[in-house]
Amino acid sequence: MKETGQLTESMAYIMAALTKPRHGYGIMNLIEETTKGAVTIGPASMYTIIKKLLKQEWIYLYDKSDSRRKTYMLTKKGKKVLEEDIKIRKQMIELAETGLKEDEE
Amino acid sequence: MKETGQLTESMAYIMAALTKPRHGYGIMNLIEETTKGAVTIGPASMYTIIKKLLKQEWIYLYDKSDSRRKTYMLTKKGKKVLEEDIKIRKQMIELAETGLKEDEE
DNA sequence: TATAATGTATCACAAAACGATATATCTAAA
DNA sequence: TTTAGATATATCGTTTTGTGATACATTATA
Repeated sequence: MKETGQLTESMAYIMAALTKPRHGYGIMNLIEETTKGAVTIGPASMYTIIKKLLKQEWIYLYDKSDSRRKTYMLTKKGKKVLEEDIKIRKQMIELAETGLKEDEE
Repeated sequence: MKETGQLTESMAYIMAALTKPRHGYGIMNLIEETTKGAVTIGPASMYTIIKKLLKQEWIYLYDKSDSRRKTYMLTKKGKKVLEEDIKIRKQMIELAETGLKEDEE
């Protein structure tokens, strides 16, 4: 699938989590919790994607003072990209729900 | 990313379109239109994924009477899978929107 | 002081998506 | 009436993305 906005699904999940400062491990847990275990992103995906998001300047290193935890957060640019992406995702959901609802009648 | 529901993003888009009977080419156009060109699924992805969805019995061949067009539609099983998937996607959107909104304040 | 949980990181492989291309049919108009 | 563009399905080979396995260091707890 090609999205002019460029966000893959995993990227979108991670960026959704990074509307607040969080660290990799925390994001993994957050996603698992909020989806009740339906979606999991393992460490390999997590840190690979964080690297990509940093390169794109959609997130930045928010705090590294902790010896273990590196917290990240969305940049302004990243916020815009995420907002655009969500618009598209909502359209898709609307398409599905309209079809599913009409079917019940 | 691992989803117990198994739906990739492209699968979800195509299944969303197949809440009504449609054929491959039509789905491609529909997705492009509903996302105003932000998302495009080309023929390679389209027919590869249709094959997979048939194999999973999430869609079925609805009508092949037309010499050119093969129309497909969601099976009951497919409908359930899509519904579950949408629930998860909504949670993700909520997570993002909550974070983005709080930030504006 | 072990051992479980927390936390980051990478490598090698598998899965998914896609560009390019092929082929056929239908439609409109030159 | 033929030809060019739009419609429609299909696959091959490659690229991109995601992940299982693994490693390793730190912190908490039992």
